[in-house]
Order: sequence, then structure tokens, then C-alpha cells
Amino acid sequence: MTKPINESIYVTKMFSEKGYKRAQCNSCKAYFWSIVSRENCEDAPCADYTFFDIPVKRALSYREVRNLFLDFFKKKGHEVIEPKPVVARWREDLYLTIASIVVFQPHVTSGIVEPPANPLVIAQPCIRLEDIDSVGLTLGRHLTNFIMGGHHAFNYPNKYVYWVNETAEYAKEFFVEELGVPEEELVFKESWWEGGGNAGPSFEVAVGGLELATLVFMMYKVDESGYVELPLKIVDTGYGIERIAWFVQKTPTAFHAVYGDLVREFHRLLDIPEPDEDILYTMVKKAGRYNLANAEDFNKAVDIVASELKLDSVELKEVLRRVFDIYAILDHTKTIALMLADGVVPSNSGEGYLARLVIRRALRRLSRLGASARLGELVNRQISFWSDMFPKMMKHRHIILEIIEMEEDKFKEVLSKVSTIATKYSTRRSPSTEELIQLYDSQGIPPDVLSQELERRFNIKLEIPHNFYSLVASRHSKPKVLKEFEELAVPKDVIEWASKMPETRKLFHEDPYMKVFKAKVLGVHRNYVVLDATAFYPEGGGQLGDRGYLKSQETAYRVIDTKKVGNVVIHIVENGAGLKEGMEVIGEIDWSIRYRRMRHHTATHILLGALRQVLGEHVWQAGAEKTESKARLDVTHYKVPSRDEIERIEILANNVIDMGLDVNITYMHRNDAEKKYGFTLYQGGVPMTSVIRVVEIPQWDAEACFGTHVRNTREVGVLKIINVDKIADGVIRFEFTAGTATADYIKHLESKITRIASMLNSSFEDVDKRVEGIAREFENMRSLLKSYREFHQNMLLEQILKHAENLDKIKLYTLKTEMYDEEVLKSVILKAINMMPNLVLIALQPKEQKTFLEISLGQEAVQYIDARDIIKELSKHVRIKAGGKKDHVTGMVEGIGKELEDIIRGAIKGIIESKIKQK
RNA sequence: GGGCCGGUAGCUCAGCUGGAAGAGCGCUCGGUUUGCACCCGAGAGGUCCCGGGUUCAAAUCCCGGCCGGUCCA
Repeated sequence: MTKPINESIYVTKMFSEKGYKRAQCNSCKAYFWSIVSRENCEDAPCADYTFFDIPVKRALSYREVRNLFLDFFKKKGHEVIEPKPVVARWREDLYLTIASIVVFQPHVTSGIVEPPANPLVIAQPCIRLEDIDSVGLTLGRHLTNFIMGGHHAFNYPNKYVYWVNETAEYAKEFFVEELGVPEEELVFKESWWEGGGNAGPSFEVAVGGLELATLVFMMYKVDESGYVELPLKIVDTGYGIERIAWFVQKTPTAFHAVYGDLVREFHRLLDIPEPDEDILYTMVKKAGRYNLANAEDFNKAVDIVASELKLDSVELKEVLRRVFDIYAILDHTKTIALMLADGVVPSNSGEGYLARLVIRRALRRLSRLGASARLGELVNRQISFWSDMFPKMMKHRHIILEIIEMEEDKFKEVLSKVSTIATKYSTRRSPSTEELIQLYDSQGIPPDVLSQELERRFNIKLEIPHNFYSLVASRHSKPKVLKEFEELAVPKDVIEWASKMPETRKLFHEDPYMKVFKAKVLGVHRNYVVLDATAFYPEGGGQLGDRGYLKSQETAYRVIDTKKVGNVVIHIVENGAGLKEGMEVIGEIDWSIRYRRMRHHTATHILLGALRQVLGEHVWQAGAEKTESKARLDVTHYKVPSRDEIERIEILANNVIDMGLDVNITYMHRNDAEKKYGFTLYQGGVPMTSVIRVVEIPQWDAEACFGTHVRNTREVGVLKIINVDKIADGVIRFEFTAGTATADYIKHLESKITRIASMLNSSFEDVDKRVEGIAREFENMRSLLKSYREFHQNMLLEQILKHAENLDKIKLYTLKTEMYDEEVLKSVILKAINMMPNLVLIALQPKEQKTFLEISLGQEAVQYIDARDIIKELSKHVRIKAGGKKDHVTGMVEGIGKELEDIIRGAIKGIIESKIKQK
């Protein structure tokens, strides 16, 4: 695919007016603009970090940089927008907010919804985990969390805001006038940006080797056919607040600029001395040119630093590794606080896994440092440190720390397996890379932890390939589209047909209580029917599609399900042969089912409110289903709720029902609704419309919802939680009934108990006591059975010992039994051959026209005869299938009866006698 | 959502090239010891996750399911 780059777009008004010159980087060959002539583009890895020598007006704190950025663009006519959570709950294809533009994707960028302001500016906290392994090593160029300062302008065909010229001008003004960067240090590198299905030309703005901002001009959609120019052209900029703070403060690392006093505090808590600033400054100047995340480059760079400072290089590497671990821990602990404050619950799937990943990486670094400090303590410091900027951290401190503690325990459990595994390898060879990958992939054992253990205990050194984690990644299937679009509810041809139909009037929204309606048939395709208006609710939001009838004058057509394609409702009829386009029909929905589903739907909203109140605000819907007999709601939560919590939830929910709150349904502009209710609106998915339908239970719950609801909470009647289950790590399922469905559930329980009672010859009332009695009786029977078994066993034993036939050195006994107590039989046999080592014991048991044969030999008997030879001999006389060891064989002989038994006994006797003679 | 690993005594696990279910800890009783622990002896304790299949024979092999763990999206 060729990029539709029109280079003229890079020639901004400012460049020509101010005499910026275009040049090509002699290193990366990219073109760039600068007011003075220079050799390279001033961006890593083409240049050294020289920004330490570039003057600015004054040093600004991290918070000041953020505010300066916002204020500057506010001054320039941008409205300041509140940042969104770091968890991108409004995105179906993305878990984390990785850039400020993500806030506006896809609804605004696709043109469906208007932006909350235009132009606007936002300081958006973002999380990116791609480079998590490099964090720390690069002294701050890589971070897992950062604030992206973005000013955005959305240019519609009929509304132009601003474009390249203004954007470049703003950047210059911000850096030169506001920060005081000498203009000749400013470099605009021409580039191309692509992401999330969009693309466009861009500038990377670098100063002194550090890229401080990216200015993107999003104007293409990317699809199979190539780049398609969009009618909506978006200015998408990202100013790195951390990097700018680093740049103006000239601290040795970005971590010092962002975390300030916390750097010293973490050093102290982890008991790692702070290195000389000299070392860090010398090191960081290499960080532009060398990719310190790469082991080879890292070693080279440290060697150079060591020789410059006349230090021991090996020792320096050791020191720096630990210090860089601290930087990574500083970064990770803030990311953890951010994610958990936004309500992420660690899990083994979804965004919860990403939280767990960061937590485990941090724990691993901690254990590598051998630090005694707990992760929770460190995160706690972050929470206090950021309480002004991220009040949510403070608000959820208790839960955040509880979750971390649980995660720590969980990880410890994983690590506790390391010792056992290490022991396995102690005597053998050391584990291969393949085995290491296997251990990590399937059991979560980090290779460095195992290596440490092996070295400490057995002095075994382990080679861990430097690309270990990419080896792990490569063994997994290629990433697919995150969430594949909804499973096709109806066949493809139906979708095609239906999407050409006009929107169906939604009578079920206009009046959810409508049971009968008149409508016109707009089209029939196979047994799918589209009407001009309908009261049939199409499956959506976990509420199943309605059933009922469509009636014409002469016939009633049964509707077995209802679905939707876009805004068109499709009735699936059993047999649509008689229905024709243009016909008038009377629709009649199965109200008994529908009303129960409505009650369950409203009940679900009530329950969610109660869950958030009792369990916490990290509770989000993870799935739901409402049928006529019961409903279920899956939510994110980090542990199975206690009995007490469940009870409180149920009581709260029923209180809301009793309070008789009106269920308000309003259509609101998306931006207004978000402002009023926040993102908790989007529990069941995110509608791609600019106006959304909000179902509100005042002071309790508000959700964007398509479903049908009762008018007042009182109509729900009652809510009974019937089952609580952990369906995945971090996801709890609540099953419940509402209204009359509850009576059915009770009936079901009742009949179960009645059935049990009748089986136990007891009354409904006394069934529990009866069970107690039976349990006691069962115990008695068990001990009684035991003594009978013993008695029986001794009897058989005595019989064997007494009547065993003498064949020279061998004794032979045939135990014929029709008792299938294998327990007794086995123990008798074993005891007999133990007490009489020269015994050959044959056990015969008739079984369905066959005889089961078991031959056991005592220790002495084995000296003379191999049981397997007996089988061979027997097979000459009877049809037999058998096998085993020399002292014990089992088998099946065809036929039953005394005659057969005699043949078997005779044959065995014969072979025994001949074997003894041979010896 | 997908891959991988696992489920055996109360606990931690071994056994898994099919051939008569084990160890350590814990428990009970006895002995030694006169604080406990240690030590010695005896014993109890099992739906080998569930269901199906292959086989003379399945904890072990095959298929399906349930549950847990873990890695990757």
C-alpha cells in the first residue's frame, strides 16, 4: 500500500515565513525542518541527549508543566476537557487508554458523535504496556504510564477549525515562548502516523535529542483497499508531559522529574543507596544513542561510562541494574494505582490480566532486589503522592491495598512451587530453554526466579536467553481482532436483505406495556419478517427476543424469536409462507414471558446498584442474561462475596424495590449523559450513537440500555439471589429471580425437598432430622459391614489354609465364589499367599456367561511357576483372554459351570505338576 | 477469547513406558520421655475430579465435561 503523502502538507506557513529549512537526517534519512542547519533530526537514536545543555525560562514541576500546557491551549481558544479513565471502557477493541485520541474513538472520529468541545485540550493519563521490559533501563524514555497532553481540532466539511499551520505554530509558541526553548533548537521531523484504522502525516517535535511532542494530522481511513481520505480531518497531538518535565528540570532521569521525593523514599524503603548524580548524568547522555533496553548496547554503554569515570565496569553494571529496577518499580507502582483506582479487578483474562501483569512484574523486581518492603506499602506511597491529581486513588485506597495483598499472596503461591521444581533439577541436568518456556507459560514460573533458586541451592548456573519473553510470545497464536464482532444473530443473506429496509418504529420503547399492535408487512425473506412498527423486543442487552403471533385475517403466524439488524427489527416466524409484503397484521406478543423478562431486566439494574454499593465501585457488568425463569449478572470483583455481603446486597435491592422508585427513561446527548452519569453508563456495551437511551433509577443506577423496563421498581416485586459463583478469576456470577419467577423457583425447591422426603420415608417438615438420622445410620452400617467383612474374610482364609491341596512343594486351592465383594476377595487372596508362600490360589467367578479368573502365587510358588505360563497352558484347553505378571494374572474364560471349572483346575494341576518335576 | 499445565489420604505431593494405590507432614492409640518437641511401634484415613471408550486389566491410554492454575491477546 503506498502512502498518499503529499509533501506540500509539511510546508507550513510558519516554516516559510520564519525561514525554517528542510534537510535530510544523515542518520535515519528522514526529512526535518529547523531554523538553523543541522546534520540530523535530533531524535533518538540519531542524536545524543544534549537537552541538558539547552536553557529554558525556568524549571517547572511535573504538575506545573501539565497546567502550563492546559492553560496555554485554553488561552488559544481550546476548552479544557476532563480526562477519562485509563481503562478504555467505551472501546470494544482496546482495554487501555493508550493515547488522548482514544477518548474520542471511535464515536467522534468516525463522525457519528460530535466532540464535547471543538477545539479542545486534555491532559489524559495513559497506560501502555508494550515497552514494559524497557522501563527503567532507558532512564525515562519508556514508561508504562504517562500523561499525554493533547489538543485536538475536528474539521468537518462544513466546519473548519484549524489544521497544519496553526498546529505547528502552537507547538513553536509553546516551546519557545512559554518554556523558553531557543527556537534554533526546535526540530520538526516529517513522519507518518498510523493506528486504530486511521492514518495521516505528522511532525515529531524534538529538542536536544528528546522527542517532546507528536503532531498528527489524521485524514485517512485504512482498509484493504488502501488509504481513503476522510471527510473529517482531525488534529491529534500528543505532548509528553513527563518528557517536558524532564527536559525543563534537567534531572538525571525522567523518574526524578516525575516522582520527585518518591525517588529518594523508594531508595530508602528498598534499602538501595542512590548512585552519584555524575554516574547517572554520564549514563543518560548515552541513552539517546544507545538502546539501553538491549543487553548488548547496555553493556557497551556502561563500559564507556565506567572508563570515563574510572569505575569498575562489572560493579557499575550491578549498581545500575538495581537502580534501574527501582525506577521500574516507581513506574509500575503508579500504573498499578492508576489501574486499580479506575476499578480494574486483576484477573486471568481481559483488562484484569494487564493489571496482574504489571503487579507481577513489580513483585518480581522487588524479589530480585531482595527487598523486605511490601508492594502494598510502595503503592500506598504513590497513592498519597498523587492524591491531588488522582483523587480516585485516595478514595479507593482500602480496596486497592486489599487487592494488592491478595495478588501478592497469589504470586507467592506460584513462587512456592519454585522450590519443588528446583529440587527436581538438582540431581539432573539444568532445565532447557524449552522447559523454561513451558514452566513460565503454563505455571507462571519466572525463569530468573528459578535460576536464582538453582544457583543458591545447588550452584547450578542457568542460561536464560535474552529474548525469553519474545520466545514465549511467539508460541502463542497471532493476535486476532480483539473482540470479534458480535456473533451473527441471523444468517448473512438476512443481514444483507434487512439492512436495505427502513428503520422499524420501536413500539416496545414507546410503550413497553403494549401487548397487541397493528402493523404493515414491509418485507418477507424466507421466514424472516420485517414490519413498519413492532412491539416485539429484539434480543439485546442480555434480554432475549420476544415470541408471540402475527395474525392476518385468516392465519396466525407463530413468531419464535425476534432479532435486530441495525435499526431494523426482524421477526422470525415458524412458517412465513402466507405473509406478503403490504399485508396488514395484528401483532400479539407473549406477554407472560415478556413481562417476566422486563421485571428481570429492571431487577438486574437494581442489583448492579446494590453490588456497587456493597462491594465497591470496581464492580462492572461483565455479562448478563435475562430469561423468563431467572436472570444472571456477571460482575468484576476480586473475591467470592461472603454470606453476609450477599445478604446485605439482597436486602438493599429489595429495599429499592419497596421504595417504589420510578424508572425514568430518557434520550440524552451522549456527551451530556456522560457528564451527568459518567462511564458507569456503559455496563452492557457502548452504543455507537450520538443520542443514547438512558434508563435511570434515581439515586441508584443509570445505564445506557436498549431493554424494556417496568415503570416503577415496586413492580419488580421481589429479588432473590439464588446462586453466587466465581466463573473466572475476578468475575463473579449472580443468579437471581424477580417477581413471579421467584414463586416458580420456590416451587422447584419445594418439590425437590418433597421428593427427598418421600424417598426417605419422611415428612417435609422432618426431612432434615431424617437425613441426620440416616447419616448416623450409614456410619453404623459402615462399621458393621467392616466387621462382617473381617468375619467373612477370616472364614475364607481358614478354608483356604485348611483345604489347600498338596502337590509336592506347592499347595493349590481353587476359590470359587459368587460374591462380588472385590474388597474382601482381594484382601483374602493377598493374605492367603502371604501366610502360605507356596500357595497357588485360583479364584473363579462366573460373570455373564464368562468366568472371571484370577491366579495369585505366593513368593515360594513363584520360584517354580510363572503365572503367565499357566495362562498359555490353559489356552490350549479353553478360550481365554488373560495377562498379568508372573505372580498375578487376571483373565476371562468363555463359558461357565462346573465342567469348565474342572477343566481349568485339571489343566492347572497338570502344569504345576510338570513344572515341579522340571525343577 | 485462545494456548499450555494440573485435579491421587485432612495437607504437600510421588506414582502416569497400563499389571494388586504410596511417601512426608498431620491425626488416633501405645511405648519412651516425667514442660513441649524429638524418638520408637501400631493404626485409622481413598469415588485416584466426573462421564464415556479401548483392554483380560485403567490413577496411568483415548474422547467429552467440570474445577483450578498460568501465559498470551
